[in-house]
Amino acid sequence: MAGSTRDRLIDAAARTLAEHGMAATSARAIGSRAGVNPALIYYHFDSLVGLLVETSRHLTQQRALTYQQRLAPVRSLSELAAVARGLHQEEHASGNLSVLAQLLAGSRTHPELATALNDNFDLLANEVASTLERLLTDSALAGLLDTDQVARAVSAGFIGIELLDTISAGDDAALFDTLDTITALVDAVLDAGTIPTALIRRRIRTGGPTSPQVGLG
Amino acid sequence: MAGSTRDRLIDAAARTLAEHGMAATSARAIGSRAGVNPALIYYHFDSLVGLLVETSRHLTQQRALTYQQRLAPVRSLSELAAVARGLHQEEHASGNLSVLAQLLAGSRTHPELATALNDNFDLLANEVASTLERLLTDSALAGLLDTDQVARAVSAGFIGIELLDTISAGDDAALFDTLDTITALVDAVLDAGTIPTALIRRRIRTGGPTSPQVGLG
DNA sequence: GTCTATAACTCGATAGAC
DNA sequence: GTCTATCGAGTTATAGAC
Repeated sequence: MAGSTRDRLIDAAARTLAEHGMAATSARAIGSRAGVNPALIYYHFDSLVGLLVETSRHLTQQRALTYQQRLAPVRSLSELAAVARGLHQEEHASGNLSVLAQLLAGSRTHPELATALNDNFDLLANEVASTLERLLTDSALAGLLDTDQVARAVSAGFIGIELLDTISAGDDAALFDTLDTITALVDAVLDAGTIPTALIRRRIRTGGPTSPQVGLG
Repeated sequence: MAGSTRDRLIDAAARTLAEHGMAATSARAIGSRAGVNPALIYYHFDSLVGLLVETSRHLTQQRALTYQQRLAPVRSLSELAAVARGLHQEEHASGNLSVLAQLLAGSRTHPELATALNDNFDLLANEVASTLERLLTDSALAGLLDTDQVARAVSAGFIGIELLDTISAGDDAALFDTLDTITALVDAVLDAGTIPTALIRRRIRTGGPTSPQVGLG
């Protein structure tokens, strides 16, 4: 509750976005939740969208350091999956992930949000990408995977999961259990050193789906 | 342009959602785009949200058959990835994916949207899940992966990618190339029959990240 | 089924007092 | 830096003519 009016407005904006969504995040709703006159939004941030941009920036910078510290000690994909699961849980519980999802959706209506979100998102995704790059160096997968894109795909997954959680709440545990299984599998295969990388590279070069092949049976 | 007024409204709602987002999808905007009086929304659908619910239902049922037909001949994970990539491309280009993302975001503000979206989403996700189930039967991964959750994760990824595309448009090709690499890798490993499933099952039982182990180097 | 007109309300944003 | 008061435009939704 404490803090400057400016901080209270940012906090109220985030809470309103997370709980009631973009459409319900009006100047009046934010001011009411902050216990502050809505007109102060325009004094401190020029516009309502300006407040939302600052909200995104504030949350991102607040989290970037946490990401760095958590990812630094990671030494395997399984560990990375465990850390990612923990981070997701925090971002979900705190509402940060919902805020991001709502702002992303709103950026289609308010294009000035898009550029700000893009910078902020990269800040966090790059932490994941560099961690992946470090883990895969000297492994059989080195150079085979575009770590930036993997990080992007994982981040996209988190955002999508958050939105799906809106309509069918709760069973994210089963989903993350499955993701843990997958990463444990990849780890095990990497440890065993049995990846036929030459075969994979050949398939990738040919582009299309697998050549004449009998399937998985 | 043709079709009944009802159909024109549904089409106009979808287009407006995809291009301008939830916040800009007002009765006036939809009516204007449909070339129809906005009051007709309330005659045909009772409310604006009612129109959005019908829009979701219409798009989903229209696509369910396509999914079934495309997924039926799939015989490997690589093929599945290729089909998924094609379906994603269609849903993105047609705007269906953007519509889904916007409705999901809007369902936080309009809870009555959530239940409708939940049913519709399951319809498509179940197609993917049953395909996965079929592919993995008799493979080394049978029973190890929760195919419902994998389908859910992949669907979530698509939705997230769509939202990220709003703020940094365009480079989805690199992302899907990376996903193709991953599936090719999994296929190759499955074909080689070198998955140490016993090891994986043991790790999963213990729960935590990998036991004493030197990492990937 | 489709239209006009409008009620009742909320929106973002500003002017100006303090 | 914070407030009140308000403008002008937009919103959903309805009543009633045709």
